[in-house]
Amino acid sequence: MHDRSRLRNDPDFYIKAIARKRMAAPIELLLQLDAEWRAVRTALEADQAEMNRASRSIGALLGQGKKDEAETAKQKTAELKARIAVQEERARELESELRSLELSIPNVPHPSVPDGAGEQDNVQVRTFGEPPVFDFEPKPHWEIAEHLGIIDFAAGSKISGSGFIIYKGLGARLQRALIYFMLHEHTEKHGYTEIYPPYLVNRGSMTTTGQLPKFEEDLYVMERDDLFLIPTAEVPVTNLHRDDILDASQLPIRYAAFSGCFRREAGAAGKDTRGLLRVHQFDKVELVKIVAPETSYDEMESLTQDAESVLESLGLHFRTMEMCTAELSFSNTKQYDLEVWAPGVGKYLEVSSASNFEDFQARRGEIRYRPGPGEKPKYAHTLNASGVACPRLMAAILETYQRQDNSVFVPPPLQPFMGTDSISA
RNA sequence: GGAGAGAUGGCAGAGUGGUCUAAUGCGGCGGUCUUGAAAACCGUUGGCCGACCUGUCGGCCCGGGGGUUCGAAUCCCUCUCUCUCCGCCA
Repeated sequence: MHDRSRLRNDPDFYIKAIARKRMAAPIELLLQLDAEWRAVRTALEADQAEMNRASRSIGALLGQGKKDEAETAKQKTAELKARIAVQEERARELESELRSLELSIPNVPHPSVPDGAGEQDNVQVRTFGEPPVFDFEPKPHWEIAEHLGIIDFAAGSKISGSGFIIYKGLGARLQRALIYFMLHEHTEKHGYTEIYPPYLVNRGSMTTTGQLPKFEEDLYVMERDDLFLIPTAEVPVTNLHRDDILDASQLPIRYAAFSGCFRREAGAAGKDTRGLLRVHQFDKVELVKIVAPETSYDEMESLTQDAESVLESLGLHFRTMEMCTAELSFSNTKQYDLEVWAPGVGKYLEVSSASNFEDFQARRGEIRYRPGPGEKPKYAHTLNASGVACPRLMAAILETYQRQDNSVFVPPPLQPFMGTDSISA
């Protein structure tokens, strides 16, 4: 959501900036309704002021026992009352239309974001390590995992449907090790506070972070209760401070949260159907920051590095890509994706997406802070990054550390949790 | 799931139809006193929106929404949440 008065004063800025994202927004319509709304408000408030005066004087007359005069005064308010009712009704209609229009307008890209029309225009900002070299043909992770008996794809489909995974034995343990390792890195080394959030959230929470109202078809919905399964811990964690006015001394707030994540992946049918590349339920450690505006782009860099450090510690080759304008999401202004190399499938896999939302989510959720004593509250900036998503990370580990004899080396940071340095059949 | 009670400012807590423009206390902030601090005393104390003569005026906010009334924190309806008891349950 954007600042209404900035939209009024400089609509062209928003129209052009949103066009850079290859999106469109009904800004003229919004401004037209806004102008009508303000006119109605002004007239309404004048009438309300008059009604307040009239009521007070009726009270005074009754206090003096002047019943007849009070009755006469009451009659006179009828017309005013009717006019107020009509204006209130119109104002309510306009407010609800304005609200839904505002919620449907995307955030604007930061000026530093490279212009582009698609994936091919993303910019590589750095890489870590080198693709591993094999003296045999590296296998995709689903072959490795099935051979080792650590993932049962068929059972997942039987129990729930395609895109649901059963991890078994050392596979399940590897999953647990990754979660433990990542949480440990972020809480002990990077100063994040651990949060364990609910998996079901209400409509208001989904609206704050931007999944609603536009992307309901991507979510699993519990209709009876009007609750939604979270697609990422970003949703409950960002909403921790919904409707709060934080003290400046509390900022920056840094949270690390493990959760399951649930995505319908509507519209992605047929894409990346094999193995762990695209699943309906997955585990992830998510990093969320709530910060003062002047620090948010610095915080975004350190946030991205905190996510990168997970991949570095595991010795995986990856690249950090800056998304071009067309590849940004609805809610963010700037985005880095971390793509880890998976030699078996021969592709870079997106395991993390770091975003700055500036005050876009904060406005939707009324997340504010007071810059100093006696100062007016301001909207905070919110950011998040995966730190990182488990299934594709596991795919990259299995494929990177596979050996010709079908065993898989366990990278050193995971060995204490795994109790072994090798997974073999 | 059943029965009951409740939701008021940063916190505690009064207010049951008309100077409520929300008492009082605590806390916070400023000041007086003091070498300094404490105590005492004095003052002060939120959010949102609109209008324009940009400093003032006006409107809204007592859990959310709707209603009754000239007038609602107060009465009615409804939703949400909290607490107590009962039932069920990992």
